[in-house]
Amino acid sequence: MAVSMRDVAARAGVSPRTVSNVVNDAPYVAAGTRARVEQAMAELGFRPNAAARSLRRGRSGLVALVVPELDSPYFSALAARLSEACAERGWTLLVEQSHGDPERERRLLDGVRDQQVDGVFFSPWGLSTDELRERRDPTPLVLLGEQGDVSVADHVVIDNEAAAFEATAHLLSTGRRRIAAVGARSPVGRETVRLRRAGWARAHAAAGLAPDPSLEVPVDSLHRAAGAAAAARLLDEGVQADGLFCFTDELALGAMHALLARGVRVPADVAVVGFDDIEDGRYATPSLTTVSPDLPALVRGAAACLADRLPVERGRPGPEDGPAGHRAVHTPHRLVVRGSSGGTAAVDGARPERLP
Amino acid sequence: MAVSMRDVAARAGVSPRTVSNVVNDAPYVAAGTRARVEQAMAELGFRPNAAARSLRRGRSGLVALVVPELDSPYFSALAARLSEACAERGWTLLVEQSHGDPERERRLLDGVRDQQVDGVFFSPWGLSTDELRERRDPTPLVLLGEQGDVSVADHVVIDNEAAAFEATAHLLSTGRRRIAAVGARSPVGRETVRLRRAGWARAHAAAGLAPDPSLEVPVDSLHRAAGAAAAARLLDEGVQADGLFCFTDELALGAMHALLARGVRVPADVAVVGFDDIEDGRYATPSLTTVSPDLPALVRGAAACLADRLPVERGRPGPEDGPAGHRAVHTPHRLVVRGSSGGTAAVDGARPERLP
DNA sequence: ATGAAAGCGCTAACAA
DNA sequence: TTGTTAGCGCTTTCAT
Repeated sequence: MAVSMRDVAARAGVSPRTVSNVVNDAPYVAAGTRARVEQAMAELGFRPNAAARSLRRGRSGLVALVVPELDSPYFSALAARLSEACAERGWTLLVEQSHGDPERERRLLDGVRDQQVDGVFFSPWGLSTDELRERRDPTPLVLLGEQGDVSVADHVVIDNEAAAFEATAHLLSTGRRRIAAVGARSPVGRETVRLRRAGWARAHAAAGLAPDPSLEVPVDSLHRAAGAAAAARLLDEGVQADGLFCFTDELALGAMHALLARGVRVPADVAVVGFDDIEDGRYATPSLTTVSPDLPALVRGAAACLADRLPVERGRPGPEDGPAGHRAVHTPHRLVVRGSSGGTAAVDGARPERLP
Repeated sequence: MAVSMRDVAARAGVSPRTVSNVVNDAPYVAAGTRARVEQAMAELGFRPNAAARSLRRGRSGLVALVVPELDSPYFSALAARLSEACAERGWTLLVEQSHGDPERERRLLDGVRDQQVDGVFFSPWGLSTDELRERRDPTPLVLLGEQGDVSVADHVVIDNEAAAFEATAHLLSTGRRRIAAVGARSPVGRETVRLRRAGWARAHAAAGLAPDPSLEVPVDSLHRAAGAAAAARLLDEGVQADGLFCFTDELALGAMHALLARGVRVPADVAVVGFDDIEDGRYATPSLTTVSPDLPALVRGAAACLADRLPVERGRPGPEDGPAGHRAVHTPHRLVVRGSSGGTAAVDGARPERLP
């Protein structure tokens, strides 16, 4: 077995209690004692056993992130930022992929690593709000990106409906009149898709227009391949469209690729708008107009929510001390107009592309 | 406190020992007993405490992945696949970002979450082979992507030098004669960059050419922005180049964006080749020629290495039972020729783009 | 096939 | 300021 506190204590001629005090730098340790203990630790190569500590404290310092997928530029950007935020707070991040599968989401929702995890960030794609409500696991939960409902859990969201409205309104304002909603039907991302479709529809209504039902384009996934397939299908079926509002940037990039490959000019013939502001969109040619969620704010909000639910470090008011009701944090978004919808083709540098 | 095995035992009228047997489905439990215990567990909502189990077993089921960054298409694809591989083996994956910072890499190298982690997958960017060798932490380690040295640790690699040779030779074979090495100097990715530069140089030598030193293009990072800046600089400085071998796809996509924005035609004026085969490259216009590492094989190899170092599930020969020396697994790569170097512009579908 | 009991390494009440 | 001690919840040896 590895060196334990007892070994260190023996070597330094103190009790385990004192070693513990040194390790957790408690205020009242005599300088000389501390020095001796630290030397003993160094000599023996002591590493505190995290499992024992977790067991004793009832808290592991582990936090989980559940996302549909870890590849996919949006979720990987989210994971990267969240990982940093957790590191700053001394939490270790553990990652699980749900693939938007309701069954897998359900399983992860009540019990990632059983009680080994102090809190969970969850980005649902398969479960409805009602299904989320049925969760039994008492581990603090923060929902990411979903409109949600305050009765379910803390959540940090952008206003998907409003953002979709703006994106569509932008296309309408450039004179487009047949704007397809690419992703309006999808096997994954239920709530998100529902809200973005609603925004698309409302923008039409606000302009006194009623979009052709054939412009609600179904997709198999929210990835590039699905976007390419959708665009190809539109062309093959002869559906007239002068604008595409794609529910993710990945769909948009796939669609744009298919259009360009068939000789359709973007934005001259068809304008394209995406959603998420992933980095590829900035460097695509033409560069992609998109809805940019404020990811730093989202991550900050999420971490703050969780921090409030966690027991305080020293002087523990217990895990029951968080805000009484659930909290809803709304984060801003903005429409970034680039070349694919007729704007400038330059790279937009207003927000840092990667972590600072 | 949560329900413990003792509570379950009391309710089922058995001893904790029996509950443990049921939970770990040991062979010798009478059907009736098992049923009673399972009912008691269900009624009480029992969840085994992972911290206690880890402490007792001396094994947590936790495995760490250390990568430079989690956004970045290559590493997020790696993380996604590794996450699946771990899930299949019953391991939980925990992720840390090093940003290629040597200090941070060193710290993570000896001790992610102290003894709470059973093994570490490590993708070094800042540390040299020699520095890796100095590690003290006994936790099993698997290096990813580095050429490495068998004396350091198990590692799973592709032949970076050979791949770079092929990429460059491909450009030479299309008649290009001034091929810039974008990324030949970089503050991160030491070993990788060194090897890719060597392959680029050797391809020239093999063709009886000596590349102009001004074609070794330095970068600040391996991201798109750096690629765009590098390409812009080449144009500004009037360095003649008819081909770019970019050390990552991200660099290549950034460079291509900058070239196209300045009216330089790809591949007519300048051919571009990248490295990594990230998904964006397939959907770029023109689509990107690149070196495609066999990621599934790499991940499979890495997981297998670690599995061999871990104590066996039942009947524990202890952690000291792995292969005596360190293992080096070599994984294949192939050059995928697409539009950016004059090949076809179609999407290459030979390998699944995402997880199956 | 099951029970009794020890102990993994640490923290925190209680004492001194 | 430091020592003593109990115990977190589980697995496992020994006993039956």
